[in-house]
Amino acid sequence: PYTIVIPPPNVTGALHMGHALNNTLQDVLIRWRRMQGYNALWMPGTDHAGIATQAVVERLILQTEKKTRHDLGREELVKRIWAWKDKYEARILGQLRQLGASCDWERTRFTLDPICARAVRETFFKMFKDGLIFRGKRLVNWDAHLQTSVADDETYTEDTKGGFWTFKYPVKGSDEFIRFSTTRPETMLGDTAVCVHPSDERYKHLIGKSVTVPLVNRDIPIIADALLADPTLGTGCVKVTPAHDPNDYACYNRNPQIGIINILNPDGTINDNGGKYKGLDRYKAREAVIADMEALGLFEGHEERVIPLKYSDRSKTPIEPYLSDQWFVKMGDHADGKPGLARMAMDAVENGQVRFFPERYKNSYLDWLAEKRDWCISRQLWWGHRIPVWSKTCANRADFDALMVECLDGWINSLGKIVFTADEKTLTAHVCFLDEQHEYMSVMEKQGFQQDPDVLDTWFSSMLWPHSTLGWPEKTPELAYYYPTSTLVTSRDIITLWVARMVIAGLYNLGQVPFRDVYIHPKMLDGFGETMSKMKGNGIDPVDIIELYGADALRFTIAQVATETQDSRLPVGNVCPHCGTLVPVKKEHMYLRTKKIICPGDPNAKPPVVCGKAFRPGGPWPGPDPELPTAKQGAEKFELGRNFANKIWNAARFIMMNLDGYTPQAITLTPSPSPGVPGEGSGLPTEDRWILSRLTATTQAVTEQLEGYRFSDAARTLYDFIWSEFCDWYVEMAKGRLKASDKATVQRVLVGVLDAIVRLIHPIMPFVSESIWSALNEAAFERGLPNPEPATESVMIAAWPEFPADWRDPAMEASLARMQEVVRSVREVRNRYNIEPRKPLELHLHCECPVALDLAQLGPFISQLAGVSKMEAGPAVTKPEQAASHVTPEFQVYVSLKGLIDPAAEVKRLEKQLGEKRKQLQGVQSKLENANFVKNAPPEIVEQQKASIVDLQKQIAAIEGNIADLRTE
RNA sequence: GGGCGCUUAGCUCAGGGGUAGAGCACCUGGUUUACACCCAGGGGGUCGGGGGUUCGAAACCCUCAGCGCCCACCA
Repeated sequence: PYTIVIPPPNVTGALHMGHALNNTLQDVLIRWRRMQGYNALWMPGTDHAGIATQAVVERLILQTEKKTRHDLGREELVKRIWAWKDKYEARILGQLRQLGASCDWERTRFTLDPICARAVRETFFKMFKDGLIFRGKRLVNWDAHLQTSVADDETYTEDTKGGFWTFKYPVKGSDEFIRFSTTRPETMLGDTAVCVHPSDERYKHLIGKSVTVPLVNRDIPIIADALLADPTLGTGCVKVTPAHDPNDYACYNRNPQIGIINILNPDGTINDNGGKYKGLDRYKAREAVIADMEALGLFEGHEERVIPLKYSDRSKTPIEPYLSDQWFVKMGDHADGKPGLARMAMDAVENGQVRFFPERYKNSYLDWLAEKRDWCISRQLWWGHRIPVWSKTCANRADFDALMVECLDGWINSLGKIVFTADEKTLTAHVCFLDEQHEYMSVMEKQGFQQDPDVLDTWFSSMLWPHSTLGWPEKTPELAYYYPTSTLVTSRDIITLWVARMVIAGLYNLGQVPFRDVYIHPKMLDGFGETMSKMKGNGIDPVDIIELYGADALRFTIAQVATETQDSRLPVGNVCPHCGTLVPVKKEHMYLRTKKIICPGDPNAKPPVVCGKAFRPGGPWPGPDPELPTAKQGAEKFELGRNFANKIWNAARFIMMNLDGYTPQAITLTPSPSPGVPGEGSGLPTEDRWILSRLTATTQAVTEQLEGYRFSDAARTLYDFIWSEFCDWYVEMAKGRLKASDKATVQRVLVGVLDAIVRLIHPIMPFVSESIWSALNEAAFERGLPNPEPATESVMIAAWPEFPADWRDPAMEASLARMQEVVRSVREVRNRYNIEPRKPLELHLHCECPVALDLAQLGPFISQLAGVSKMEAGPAVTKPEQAASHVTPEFQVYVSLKGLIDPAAEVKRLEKQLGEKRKQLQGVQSKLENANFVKNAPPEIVEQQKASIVDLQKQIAAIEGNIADLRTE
């Protein structure tokens, strides 16, 4: 088995470029492994994304109907969100198909569907039973707008203009005051202490005394706490508001005697504890508090300050640290020292059961888990898995004791799959069911129990994804076969939120890690290095790209930019709907600041494009504009992929046009016994053995690169082989042979190599490869290297290529390289002197190297590709009159240019070249004169330098000879 | 403040102790059937600055600067 579970996209909206990247790479892996013969499963699905989805739908309802969720009620809102989910899930799955994702579609799951719900319930129950889930009063990030707690990761910090006020409290039983500063004066209402550093001489005498908070007329102690108070900051004295500040809360835990007072209502107004400020919004209360303190003469000063303020990512409103009752999962180790959830997950990575690619990302994973912070899992939302706990709070101790007896001795013990906890402090009983059976409910309700109104954090269901989708807790055959999964492909920002928690859940529920490899891919940024987002208008819709350039182009370009170290910048442009010109997006266009762009046309196009028409740039517009057509957003970079797909298609077309009389036959070649000598029994000419050698090398490289998740390298290897070797050289050489007597052989090799290319490119470019494959099935049904076989119906199920290692043939590769040198030399000369391509040239070759150019085999190709009429080769340097030389190491190419050039100009050019060569020679010579170099450098490097002296001297002699000849002329 | 990454051609990026690479853009020439989304050729770089290790550094080490991301903190 080879298994990947998709990181389920949120049903909040359409797929973006990040999804395209993420899913393309997964599809490459799945298609490749499938071809390798693995039983490959790619599990698709979507995520209900609690807060995000509910917020989107609530916003929509508010906009269109002017109603809040409270107007609709829980049931109706959830119904509306389901409708939204159905719409966007279909859209997302459709987009994945457009992208070419080869998921097992019939297995599609949703994190809120019954199968996943069952797993959530089972896990929650198990954790509840094991004492890993507990009720706690904790400071949470409170979003007063959405009236929910949000996780740390759902907040962001932004520098905001704020104030910094200094006040003083009168010390009781003394005429002293103690001064302190705050950015949130309203929290004074909840102060329960004033804190100084224990060694701060200014305040030492005050420790143990108390001060009066005048606004609420409450006496609070002056305490010493070295962790909270920093004598070097501000006045050195801090007010302590445990219920509304994380540090103060920590201080309270160290000094519980000071007490804790919550002053806020869930909607952000002041509650009963705020005395006369009750009911005021927190910001109104702030002003009132400042004014009152000033009236009391306790105001000391104010300055404007830019302060980092925490915001809710969902509502974009400031977070209030807020004390509330929440459910938590315990992450730390057990009381008896046994490893807890976090420790288990750390071990799995430290001992290599789970490996990160690139490896450095395991640091973020381990660092985060090492903190072992308890995980707040309750969310004050309606969209999600409802917390399966029923609670009852008793009015007094007697009732509570009675309930305990009743529950423990009575009905509750008779119901098997129930866990029961009692909270002595709050006189509350909590009951958790495993099965949601109706009879339990009515019993519970009769007893006055009520289900918790909250839902679980989205990640609670996401963490089960690798096994819940396979049917856990049922012992399904799929689960047994496909779990643990093979590779998780995801982005680095959810290593902690998701990856770590999946490892935890996998180990906890099944005792096995959820995946072996975690591949972390780079991010796509816009042309300014900023993350793409719909709101900024700098993002690209993958569907636009598919329509403009094609899905294969999108996929190839994605693979090509998926490097190990770097995020990838993608300069974005608007494609003018009138003329197709790509107009670059500028920074000032972002955030919908520009509603209309006049197309400047493209003066560099051939022929130049004049446009001047207006359009609306692409972006998150609410609807179409009746006045202006909206541009699609594109990026030049995708042309690379599009051009490559076309190149492959055209090469395939050419080959298939020339398959008349094709007959399949096995290709055999025995390796050459020594360089330059053909292998015994091998009827294949040099160029065929060369391309097969290159194909073998390419196949080996691509396989290794995919094994190491080096997608960019794999894409590059394929691009270079297909374009620069197969198309530029082999196909060109084949053209003559297709008309000659060895047509049958060249057809077989062409078809065989094309067949391999189509297989190799298929994981990255499924569409063009499938098209060529089926066309090839018409033209050459039996094919393949080395032994032709009837082709599979689809390339998707064809075997991944693998060729004998001894097909690698360095001798053939060297010979071809030499031939290419000659051809390039002649072409260069032609271009330099502007000699028309069909004008035949005379060629004189001088070669001293042991691996000679196999002229008998490759000579005709030199003539064909370089337009050479007469060729001489030999050890003696011929010095033709009026010849330009092209000199490569060990090899010199002379082209007879009699009557074709201006001797004076040529002398000038050659003299310049001569100067450069002499300088080079000098450099090498001085290097060799350096005793340290000769002593310390590896011998082969010294030899290389010596050889290059000989070579340079030869070149210089040749150039000098040429100059002399030209002068005589 | 802690951690990670990046800085190489006009742009986007590979590479990596021994003569600097690709695609796009640019320049020159080319359209007698695979491909102008093309072919052939060319110009263009003190590899962010400064130190060090080395016979030799773009690469390894230190340091500085700039950019980006993650985590923590800021009465």
